[in-house]
Amino acid sequence: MKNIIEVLRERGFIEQTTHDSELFNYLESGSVACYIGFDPTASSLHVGSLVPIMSLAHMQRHGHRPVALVGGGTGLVGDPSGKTETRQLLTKAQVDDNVVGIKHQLSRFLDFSDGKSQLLNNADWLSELKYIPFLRDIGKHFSVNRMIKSESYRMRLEAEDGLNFIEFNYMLLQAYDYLELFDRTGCLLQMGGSDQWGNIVAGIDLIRRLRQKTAFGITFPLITTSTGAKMGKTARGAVWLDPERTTPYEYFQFWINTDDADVARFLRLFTFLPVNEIATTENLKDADINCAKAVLAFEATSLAHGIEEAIKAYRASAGVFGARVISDHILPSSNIPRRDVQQDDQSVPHSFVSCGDLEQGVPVFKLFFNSGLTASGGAARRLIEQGGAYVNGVRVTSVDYMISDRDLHDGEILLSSGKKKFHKIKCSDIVPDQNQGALKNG
RNA sequence: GGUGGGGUUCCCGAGUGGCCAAAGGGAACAGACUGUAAAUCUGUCGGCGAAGCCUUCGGAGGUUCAAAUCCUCCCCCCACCA
Repeated sequence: MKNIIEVLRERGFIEQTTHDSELFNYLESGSVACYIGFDPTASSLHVGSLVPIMSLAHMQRHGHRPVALVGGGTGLVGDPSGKTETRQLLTKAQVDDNVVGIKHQLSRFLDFSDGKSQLLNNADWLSELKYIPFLRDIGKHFSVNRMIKSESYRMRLEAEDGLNFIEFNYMLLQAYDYLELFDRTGCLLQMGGSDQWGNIVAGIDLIRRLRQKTAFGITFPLITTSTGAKMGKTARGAVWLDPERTTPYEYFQFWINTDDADVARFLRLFTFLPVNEIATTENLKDADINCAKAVLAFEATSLAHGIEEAIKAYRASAGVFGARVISDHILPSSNIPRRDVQQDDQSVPHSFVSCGDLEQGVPVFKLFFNSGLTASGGAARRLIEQGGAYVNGVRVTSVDYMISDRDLHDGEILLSSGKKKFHKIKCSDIVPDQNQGALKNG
C-alpha cells in the first residue's frame, strides 16, 4: 500500500510537514494515531472542515487510527490564529450541544467502531486543570518572545482589535492537548489548517521537552476557489453538513456550481475517486466538464448525506435543469446513475398554498416573496421588473400578474428566480404549519 | 485610572445640521453572452400591494421647523501613558 503521505500529497492535502523523511518512515512503520482538532463553534461542521475530515478518512482507509478531538475545552477560550478579530466566547452549554452535533456528523466519514477511530473532548482534561501547576509545568516551556514573533499571533498583534490574554493562552492549551493525546493514545501526528502551524509546532516542542519523543505535524492548504474566495461560502453564508441547515439539494447545487478551474482539485480533495480518473477530467470542456461537476456534486453529497439523498438531489437537479447522460468514460468509479436518468422533484425546494387562495388568485410578487426566493416583496418586484422572475419557465412581465389555479401544471407551479434557483408551489387544502420553515429554505 | 481616537446600512468605508435611505468599493441579486463555469458589459441592491409614508447611522434622553451630524449620560473597542 502506498504511504499515506503520498496519497495525501497527490490529492492536494498537504501544505507543509515537519521533518519530511522521518514522518514518511514513521507512517511506514505501522498503524499510527493522528489527530485533528475541531472547533465546536456551531452545532454543525461546514464545508470548510471537509479537508480535515477527508484527511482523517484517508488515514483510516490506510489503516491508521484517526482521533477527532472536539475542542469542548478550547472552545471556551477561542483560537485567535489567523483571525483578525476576537471570537465570541461560547457558554459551556452551547459548547456541549455543539459537540453532540459534531460527533454525529463525523461518524458519517469515520468508522468509530472497535476503536478504529476515536472521538475525544478536550474538556475532559482542560476543565480539570489547575492554574498554578499548569503554569509551572507547562508554561515554563514557552517563550513569550517567541510566541509574539509567531505568525499565529502577528496578525492579531498588528490588528486594531489586539489580542487578549485568554486568546494568547490558546497556544499553550493546544500544545497541552497534543501532549495529553500522546499520553492517552500514543498520538505523534497532528494535522490542521495552515493557520494551525504555530500551535502544532508548539505541541511538538512540548512533547520533545517533556517526553523526549519526536512528534510530527502536517498542515493543509487554505482552500480557496480559483477566483480567490474562501471556499464554502455562499450568499446564504456557510454551506453546512447538517441537512437541516443546508438541504442535500442545496448541498448538491453548491458543488455542481464549482468553477471549471476547480473541478479536478475538488474531486481530489472531496471525493475518494481514484486520482488517475480525476486526472482525465483536467481537460474536459463544455458538456463534459459539467458531467464531471455532476459527479463531484453526487459524490460529495453522497459522503455527507448518504447515497439515497445524493440520488434524490441528483434527480431533482435533473428535473429542473434538464437531464444529462453521463458518459461511462467520465470518472467510471463513481456510482452516479448514468443512463436511467429519472427525475424526481422530492428534493426541489417547495411549499404549499391553500387551494382556496389559489382559486382567488395570488399576486406573483407575493408568491415569490412567500416562497423565499426573494427576501422581501420589494425585492420580488425588482426581480420581476428586471426580467429575472419565471413562472413555469415563462418570464413574468407584470408585477401585478395574478397566479391562479390555471397556472398549475400537474398540480404544481414552478417558480424560478434567474435560471438557477427554483421553488415549486403545490396547492393543498391543509397548509402545514411548518410551511413557514419550508418556505425559508426555498 | 489619565489622555487621545473610534463605533455608519451584509463587509470595508465617506459623510460633521436640511440637497441623506446616506458617496465609493467589495460581496450579493438579475439581464446579456454561455455550459447550472469563468471573464466581461448593463441594471438593482432598507421596508411597505409602491402613492406617499415608515424604520435605520453603538444605547437612552435632549436642543432644533429639521439630527448620522449639536448637547448630556451610558455601553463597547483601540492607541499611548500609569
